[in-house]
Amino acid sequence: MSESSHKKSSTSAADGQVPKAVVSRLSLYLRELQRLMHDGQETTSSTHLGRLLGFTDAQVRKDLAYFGQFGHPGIGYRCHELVTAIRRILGTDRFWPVAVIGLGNLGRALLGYRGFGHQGFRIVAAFDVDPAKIGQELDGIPVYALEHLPEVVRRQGIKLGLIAVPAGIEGILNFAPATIAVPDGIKMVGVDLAIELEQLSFAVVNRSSNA
Amino acid sequence: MSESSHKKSSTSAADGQVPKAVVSRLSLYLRELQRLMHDGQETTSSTHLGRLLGFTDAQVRKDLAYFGQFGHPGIGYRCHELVTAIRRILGTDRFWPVAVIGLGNLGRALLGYRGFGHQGFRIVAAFDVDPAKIGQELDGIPVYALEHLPEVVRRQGIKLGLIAVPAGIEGILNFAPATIAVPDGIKMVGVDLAIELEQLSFAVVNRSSNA
DNA sequence: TAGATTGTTAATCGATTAACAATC
DNA sequence: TAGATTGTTAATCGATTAACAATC
Repeated sequence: MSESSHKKSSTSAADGQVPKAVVSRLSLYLRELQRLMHDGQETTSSTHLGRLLGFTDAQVRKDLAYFGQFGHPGIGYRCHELVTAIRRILGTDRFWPVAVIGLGNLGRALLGYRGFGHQGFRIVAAFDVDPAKIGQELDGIPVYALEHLPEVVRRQGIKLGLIAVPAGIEGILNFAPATIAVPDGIKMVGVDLAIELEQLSFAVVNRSSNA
Repeated sequence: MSESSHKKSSTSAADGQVPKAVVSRLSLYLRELQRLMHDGQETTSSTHLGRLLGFTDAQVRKDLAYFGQFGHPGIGYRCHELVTAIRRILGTDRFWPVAVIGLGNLGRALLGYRGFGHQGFRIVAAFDVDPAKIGQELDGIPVYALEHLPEVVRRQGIKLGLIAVPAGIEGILNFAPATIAVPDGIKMVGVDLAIELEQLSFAVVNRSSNA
């Protein structure tokens, strides 16, 4: 709804309203494509990608169609091309500086995790109220006094935060571990922090639409 | 489809196929009801409950109707009654002994969290390969050698596990923090460990249906 | 009784899938 | 060219909502 010169691929904001479910599948496509690339695969198809994730080929194509045209009839999708496109859509084509607030067990555990750095997120600052921690570096990440949060956040352009303070009415601050492997006969429910952050990144980038 | 004497409330397995979305809303109803009870509320209605969670009254009633009849026309739902019913449905009317596998930062953080004990889960055993940890107690929880896992799991009747080993192709083992509070103008994506465990508990209890 | 609220059936809405012309 | 595969429109399926008789 506002295309002009450059073809019809509006890799941007998704001009309508994109269902949440579609956005979360985007993260799954991205993972799978990265895995395929890692295995040396140059191209894939909606059928292949769908089969890997348990979706129909039609759904894969439909999902992607919300954002533009990324495929090549008769050929399929070039992995690298599609990865680039999806990262742009999710907003992870840039690096997101992330702040961790609270350095209990939970917060420290998060600092230790660099894994999701591969997906475009980097923890650049941590905040706590404990004077013993303030001014230190933990896992190479500077710890600031909580009251400096606004200032540091502004200065470093931080847009995403991981609140790791054990608080809340229920007294629960919750963490859900997940494995990618599928152990046999065992029910598994899990969450992938990078996926959550991607959803968040998308939501922030498209803030107008989702209020 | 196998009712006999005791009325029509089949608080059990959900005789058909219950949509995943319904089960996850059940967890939300439960939280809200517990909060209401905590505030001294004796009863509530589908309209009230729905409004608190942003659902329609019809949806609340429909969701509950999957499992039986818990309301009282003209009156609404008695909080305590409905809490009991939902816990039974989710399988958290009993205590679930839980094992944590892997005692890195992540695993240790999980041991520290007793919050979800209120929801019917208790971490009773931890496993690691580090000889320095094996045989110790961390946060009151005994640490066993990984190779004793099958034995301990059997002996203690453990059915749920939190795999907190930093592994997997992506090198990511993922944790997602969540707060219950809704900070202003900020996008938030989060997960509640107790909710995840409830979903898992439901899945295990109704294993036949969800394969 | 009148007012409130349930459980449930029918109507609506949205998301998934099937089918196919267009393209490489 | 023949085979493969896209993007997209139409058909199907499922989930949400509206409406209402039954009940307290």
